[in-house]
Amino acid sequence: MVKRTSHQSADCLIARPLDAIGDWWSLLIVRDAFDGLRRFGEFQKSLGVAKNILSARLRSLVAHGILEIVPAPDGSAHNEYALTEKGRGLFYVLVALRQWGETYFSGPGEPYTFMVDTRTGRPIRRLEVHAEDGRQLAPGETRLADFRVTETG
Amino acid sequence: MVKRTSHQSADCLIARPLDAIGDWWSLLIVRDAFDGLRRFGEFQKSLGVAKNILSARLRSLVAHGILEIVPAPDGSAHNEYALTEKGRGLFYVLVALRQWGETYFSGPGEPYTFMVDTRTGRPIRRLEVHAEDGRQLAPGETRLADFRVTETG
DNA sequence: CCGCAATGGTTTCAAGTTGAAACCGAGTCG
DNA sequence: CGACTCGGTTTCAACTTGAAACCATTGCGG
Repeated sequence: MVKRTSHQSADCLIARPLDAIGDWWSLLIVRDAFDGLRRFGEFQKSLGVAKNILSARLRSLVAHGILEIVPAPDGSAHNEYALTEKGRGLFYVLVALRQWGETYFSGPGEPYTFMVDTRTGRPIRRLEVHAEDGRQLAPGETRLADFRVTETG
Repeated sequence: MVKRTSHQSADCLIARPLDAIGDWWSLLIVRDAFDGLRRFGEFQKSLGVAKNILSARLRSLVAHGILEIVPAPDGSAHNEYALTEKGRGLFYVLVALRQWGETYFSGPGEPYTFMVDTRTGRPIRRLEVHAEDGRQLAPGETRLADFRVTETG
């Protein structure tokens, strides 16, 4: 985990989310949660991660409000881990990461998968960044502004 | 760094990008690179990270083709680190992360910043996931399909 | 030319983190 | 009862991290 960094750059709105997520394992857990996994054993089998690590990550994700513990739907003793609203907000991060992966990491002969619209089975569009007026923006066409931006519109 | 995981879940297109990025510091370096930082000292000052760590992360990012070393534009001896095309592809990941951060981590009284369109100074739109036909898709409306998806269109 | 500061790192080493494996307790099935 | 599964926790060696010290090169004033 990244240490408590009060000296972090002014842009905490990247650093703090990263800190809340925790580490790569955590993000893979979240991805699996989007895929419908809910139980300790399911995550462990899917990720192949050591049980102590999984345990710690789940606890951290719950502590950060990304997952929540819910009782098992079948009334049995174990409980399950479900995405909260906040956790579901990470969907766009995962989509972005996956599209980047599709572009740069899918070699030929690999078990290639991609995201599709459940309803039609057709691939989804690439993410785009749009201005308020709908123009598509390239990386260089945005900047950070602070709250008291002069409303020049 | 995440260890070499051949047992990783079938969906390597999340895990491999994460592995390539390296760790949180690396992503903060990339963010700073988008903000125009290019020199070792600039990154170090911005992030407050130990020099050995920064050095290792820069090397890793270069090795993964996310940054590249370019000679200093002023002809001096030091060289600079610039985003490659692949590195610029991480823009969407950062935007997604930042919008998530804006939603869940910006408390009142914080030095709040957000992304704006450079041309107009107006905030950018939120990311959306769209189907091929343009419909907006919520997290639950997508799934992963493998390459040999039956083209039912 | 010499000294000195700044830049861009590398080395060292203590402290913290990770993860494989062993262990444990509760429930469940036969 | 006895074995087995599930969902963890504990243990401990190995690895990683990061603060500080160190080092090499460049730039610059005198």
